[in-house]
Amino acid sequence: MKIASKRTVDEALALYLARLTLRSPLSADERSALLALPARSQRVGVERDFVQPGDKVDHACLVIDGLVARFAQIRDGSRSFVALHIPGDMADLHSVVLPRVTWALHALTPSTILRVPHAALREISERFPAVSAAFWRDCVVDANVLAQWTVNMSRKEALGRVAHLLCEMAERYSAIGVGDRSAFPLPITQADMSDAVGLTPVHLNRVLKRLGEQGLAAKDSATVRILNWQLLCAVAEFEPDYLQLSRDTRDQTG
Amino acid sequence: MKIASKRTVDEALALYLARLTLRSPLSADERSALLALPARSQRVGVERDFVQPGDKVDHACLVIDGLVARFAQIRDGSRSFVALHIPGDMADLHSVVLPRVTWALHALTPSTILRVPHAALREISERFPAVSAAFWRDCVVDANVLAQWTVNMSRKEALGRVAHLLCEMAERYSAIGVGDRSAFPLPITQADMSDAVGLTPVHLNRVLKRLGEQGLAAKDSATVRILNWQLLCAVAEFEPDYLQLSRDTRDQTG
DNA sequence: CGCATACTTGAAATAGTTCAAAAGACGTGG
DNA sequence: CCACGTCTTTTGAACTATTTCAAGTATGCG
Repeated sequence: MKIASKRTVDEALALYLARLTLRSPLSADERSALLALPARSQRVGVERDFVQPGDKVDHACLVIDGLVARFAQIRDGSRSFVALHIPGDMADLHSVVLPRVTWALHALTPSTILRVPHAALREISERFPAVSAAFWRDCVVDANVLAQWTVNMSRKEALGRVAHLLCEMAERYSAIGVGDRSAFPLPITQADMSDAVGLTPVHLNRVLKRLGEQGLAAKDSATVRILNWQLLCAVAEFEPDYLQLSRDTRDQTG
Repeated sequence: MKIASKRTVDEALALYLARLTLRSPLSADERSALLALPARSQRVGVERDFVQPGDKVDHACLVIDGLVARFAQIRDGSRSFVALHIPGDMADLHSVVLPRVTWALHALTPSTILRVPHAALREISERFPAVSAAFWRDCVVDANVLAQWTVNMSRKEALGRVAHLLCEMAERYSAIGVGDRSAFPLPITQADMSDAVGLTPVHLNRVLKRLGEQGLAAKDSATVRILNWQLLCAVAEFEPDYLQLSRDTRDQTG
């Protein structure tokens, strides 16, 4: 594990603070306490599981760079992704209140993560109830996404499922200022992507082809281009409210 | 809305306190503050949606009696359940930090719920960080269940999915002292149950028949009898850790 | 007893899987 | 900068799980 320069850590924490304040108003004190969190950054090689099911972890992983999947494994060896994490996401904030984890974290590309000790996160949440609420709220949004994935898996056919994932990632990348609704990075192989939508790689390939043919979206190895946002959303039945990214849907407090 | 007798409310809050302390140790002060929460109980008729998507709610719903589903609706009218709530579950504790909800709460049987004002829940979490952490932790366990459902939907065939739901409900009912691993109540129609496993009612019917024929489990209108727990768990690939119900899996704090 | 709701069964249709193999991309070392 | 091996994407064809449609039987309630 390499100790990151102070500057890198500062930038990463600022990124995370931006994420939190998008959904939760925080005072100057609270903000500076968050920026003062102890943390060390770590590079993770591609295809590496850096948290394993059954581990008892003592830190949370903030994704700074790259693409990370949270997944569970089935007996037959097949995997099911339950979340995709992009820079700015605290991939396992849950572990602060439930340190024994039941899933794995896996780097889909070479990634940089910032390890933030649970002790510090617990200390800051006890000191500042608003920070505690902000953490809790972000976990709830993560669960919203999960609920949406469950809906997609259970009641949508392949085309809609894939379209929905593209819409979701477009919005999430857009919210961190990377790409927009016409193009965004998604450095993921079709094999990995198939684990995120619950399809076989073969079928996902055919579905992606169909999305292209119908003028909806096109994906190459690292990028998604959206050809018709309106239509793609319609096919996906995408309703972005659940992501809690836009100002108009955010009224949390009574 | 009928005002419940003080006694009913007290019992309901005691039920909820038992649930919370199963996962989170709380001091005497914290416990008595929880028992003193203001609340009013309400009867909900069968098939009634008592929270609608888009609602901005100002209270959380504790299920006291009955069976409640949280679900999202697809354009074509089909529904997808994202949670099943039994007595003792705070069905929408999430709404405390995200009052604008994106799903519905639906009574599958005539149910009794206890409405607990957000204001009181926020006040108690600010006063007692441990209570805040307990709420947060319970939301995370709810998300664990959701993640498991996503895995079931995406990578398990029908028999395993249904078997898994039966295992999960057996454990959860057992944890509140209702039924055990050989029999427990599940007053749900096959049509409703099919929305919980992402199958058509017709196919669910055939799968249930097969579970009976293979000597795994049998369901009638109100009850599930488990014929072979070991085998059912094997078919389901059921690993109960994610439910955080048994003492040995609970080590939350660093 | 009769009506409505829930469950059961059958047969045809289809979305998605599986297996197998070919074609394309990509980095590495010569 | 080309050749080679590896990994990823693409395509085909047979197969299977699940859906759909449609009709029948049980069940429970007033």
